[in-house]
Amino acid sequence: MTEIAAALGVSSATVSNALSGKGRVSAELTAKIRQATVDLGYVPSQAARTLRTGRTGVIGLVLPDISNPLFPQIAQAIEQAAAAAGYGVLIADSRGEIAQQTAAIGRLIERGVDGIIIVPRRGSRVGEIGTPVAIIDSPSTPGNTVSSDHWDGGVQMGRHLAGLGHCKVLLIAQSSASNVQNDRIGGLKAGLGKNICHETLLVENLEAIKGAGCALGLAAKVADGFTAFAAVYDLLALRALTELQRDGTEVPRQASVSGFDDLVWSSVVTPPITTLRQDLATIAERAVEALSDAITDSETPFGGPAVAKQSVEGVAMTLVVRQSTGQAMEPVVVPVADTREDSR
Amino acid sequence: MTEIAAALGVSSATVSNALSGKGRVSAELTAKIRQATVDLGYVPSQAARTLRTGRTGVIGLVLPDISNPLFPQIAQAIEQAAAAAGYGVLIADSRGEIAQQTAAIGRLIERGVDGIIIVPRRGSRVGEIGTPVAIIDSPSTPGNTVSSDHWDGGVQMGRHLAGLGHCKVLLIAQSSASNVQNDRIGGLKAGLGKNICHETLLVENLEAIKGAGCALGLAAKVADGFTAFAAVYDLLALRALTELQRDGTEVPRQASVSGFDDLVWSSVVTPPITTLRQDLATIAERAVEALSDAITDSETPFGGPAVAKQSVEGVAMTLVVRQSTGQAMEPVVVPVADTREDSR
DNA sequence: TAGGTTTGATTAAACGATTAATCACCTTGG
DNA sequence: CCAAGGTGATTAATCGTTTAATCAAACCTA
Repeated sequence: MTEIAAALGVSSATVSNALSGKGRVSAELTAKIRQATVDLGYVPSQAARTLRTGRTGVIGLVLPDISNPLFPQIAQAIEQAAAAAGYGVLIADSRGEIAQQTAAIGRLIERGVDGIIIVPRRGSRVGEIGTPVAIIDSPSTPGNTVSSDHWDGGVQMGRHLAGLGHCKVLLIAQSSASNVQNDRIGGLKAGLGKNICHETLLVENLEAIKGAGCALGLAAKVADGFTAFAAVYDLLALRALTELQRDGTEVPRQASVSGFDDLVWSSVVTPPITTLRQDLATIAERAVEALSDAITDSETPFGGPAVAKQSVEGVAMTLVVRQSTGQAMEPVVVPVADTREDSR
Repeated sequence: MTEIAAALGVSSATVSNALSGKGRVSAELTAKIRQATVDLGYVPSQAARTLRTGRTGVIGLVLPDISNPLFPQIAQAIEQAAAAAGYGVLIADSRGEIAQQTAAIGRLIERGVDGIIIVPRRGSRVGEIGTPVAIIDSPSTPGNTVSSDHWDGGVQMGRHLAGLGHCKVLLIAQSSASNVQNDRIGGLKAGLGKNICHETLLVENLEAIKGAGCALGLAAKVADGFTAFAAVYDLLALRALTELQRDGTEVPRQASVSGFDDLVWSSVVTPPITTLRQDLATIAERAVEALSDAITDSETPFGGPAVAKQSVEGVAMTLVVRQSTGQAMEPVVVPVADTREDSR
């Protein structure tokens, strides 16, 4: 910057003013400075700016449950939104452990991030950390900043399955400690309505007994009359789909399978999985915006390290209908003396 | 730091020296300073340090092909290795497009990263960018810093399948422009040996004709005598597995399926997929180490913006045998007049 | 004891931007 | 013709750390 100033015979303060548009600089001089900027290939020193202003222009992204296959999409969306808002994104992984999560946050703070976006590990709460924070979890989580409307997503899927004529539906979840999963399950039940019989399978419980990666025993459920299997996320849907197929159940003719999140593979398996897609771009935008506001607030005297304010409503999810769900099989007609029940 | 100096009645330079261990400071004073450090909750200002030293302690991570489901694992591994080496990790996404890749790298440089780790999009080359760079691709890529020994992985899988008695194997790849995929295919062929019949299916070509997500037509291949399907990464393996199962082929009794990378879902589908796991922790460690060296070198006069030096050999992959591969089916014996061909 | 070396600490100048305070000059109204 | 106000630019301090240069005192050696 000093170089530019010297080259044009002005002071460095003028250059700074011209580029930031803050002080009073004539239009022509501003233009000349702009030109010199590109001619000399000027790149502002973030470090100096940070030292002076106290802001790094970097936000941290904490994803405790990094094995979450949704990670790429979230990271991508956040990075885009942050870049658009002029922020860089520093990642922090905590390998799932709560203690490491704290350590990861500590590393971010030492690096001087202006704020942090956290996608909490299921069931964990985020304590006060002295830095602006935005949380992406579920609308029912206290302190949640923004998230998908998981409940409504469940409702959509419930209605979809109901509309296909399914009367006995198995809801498959992993853990009862997850707000997101609970929301989805709740929505599913609401969407199915009270005339449809449903049952919930908690894989967590099953695995506690039969070991991780055990069979879900879905063939038995099919024999028991279940015609639809609504999983709470695509990984479980995939598990259900492959188990059903291996055991000779035709999907979707004999059983429908659905998931949540529209992960990469959901569209390439056979049959492709009907699922709900999150609008992560919007979520990321809102999270970054809310965090940005919180950062600004926290700088006003007595604003304090604010937590980003909550969005009132969740971001809508969109139903993606593929071939893993279909019309419910005609229930096996128990031969009763009723001739009006024709073949079909 | 000034505060600490004032509190102890020494100069700030002494504090700096004591903490960095560089100058000459008496042991007792150093101890007192250390104590004051924790008492006052001193956190060094990265910004000031950066301004003075020109190093940010942050490296950039560029993953152009972010849809790559291996992303979480790579990001996690790099973050861990970087944190251990005292670096932070700034991510940059480029939505696949080459132009955006350049833009993303530009953003990183503006933020002042000390170096960049790139996992290149298949088939793309990384140009000179004036900053130390480490590349993770495949041993056969020029300029590659470190990567798995994909070829050897292929060999391992090839031998595994050969050992199970498979005589007609379909190799499934996505693109012929990927060095990684080519290495794996080459290794597979070598591992199978020349007595085993194999054929390569390029999904890219198939989709150019039949559209993305089309059926691979594996049932026909099974009818044609193929008993094993070796995909070049797990997503393709999953696609193959589900297609086979949907069409009523029993895996692994009638056909074996294998993949690469051991992605999250590979172990939970039914049957779980036999695959090769990359040692990403080691790769990340070496990449960070090499990059760190390159950063140091680039600071010596005339060291220039060095590219991290290459590791001589790739990092070994480990074969994870699960239930998707099994003994080859006895080929249907064509009834010829040869009685010595006994039943078995 | 003078001269040289070692030890422990200080001084002061950077690094590159931002910004409040100041200044010189010009315009304009009374 | 002078005071008031506006405009365009400069001055200089500041952010917190590192580090080369310097310095004073103590220690050693001949």
